[in-house]
Amino acid sequence: MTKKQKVKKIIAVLREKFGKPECALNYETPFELLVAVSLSAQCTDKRVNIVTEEMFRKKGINTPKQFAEMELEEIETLVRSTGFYKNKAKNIKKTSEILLEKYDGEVPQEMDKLVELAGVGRKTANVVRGQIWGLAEGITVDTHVKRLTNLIGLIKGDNPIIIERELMEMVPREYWIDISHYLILQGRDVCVARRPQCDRCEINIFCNFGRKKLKKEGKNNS
DNA sequence: CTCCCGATAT
DNA sequence: ATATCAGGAG
Repeated sequence: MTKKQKVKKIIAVLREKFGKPECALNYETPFELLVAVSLSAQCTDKRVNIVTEEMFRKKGINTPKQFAEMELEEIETLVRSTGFYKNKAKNIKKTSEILLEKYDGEVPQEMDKLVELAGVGRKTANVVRGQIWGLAEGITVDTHVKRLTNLIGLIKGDNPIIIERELMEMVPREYWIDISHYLILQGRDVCVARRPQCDRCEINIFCNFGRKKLKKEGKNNS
């Protein structure tokens, strides 16, 4: 079976399991999503949602103007529990200033404009573009996508740019947005980093790691 | 490549 | 104690 064929089968199974996937981060505006994704670096979605709930909803701080006018230390306190809080606070403030100066406080759609914002890379830009406007110039590659594609045997290596390019070769374009959701959901539910639950994994027959592990444990699944 | 860094599961 | 969590910049 070619990798393209394998990908199609994996997508079919995961689509059946998860349906139309939704964003795990809570937001009400493009700017809120941009901030939420920025905060999600090396942090769980759950923790990000706790922080953004407090910041956006309870305190009502959710616009570029507000963040641009705030003291850096104040933003640091708000986002502290997500980790990397000094970088994240600085980036949110800087990005807010850029949005006000260049884009009238709105989040631009173009990839090249998004990645020029502070602390916004291809991954964050892909999430925002896909989630807000349904645009898929590329495929979101995060820690889960990286881990699962390597375990399954679709990808070798951990360079996110290369992973994205190779995935774009084997994933049909209409699934460029959903494939990341599927792999992330499966990655959090079943194929967790510490101890992948291969014996109850719906796609273990397509997975190099899963097949090997189950064979070793004498659980023949062929 | 290193650094940023708190919360949580194991 | 340690690995891991929707990464990005220098």
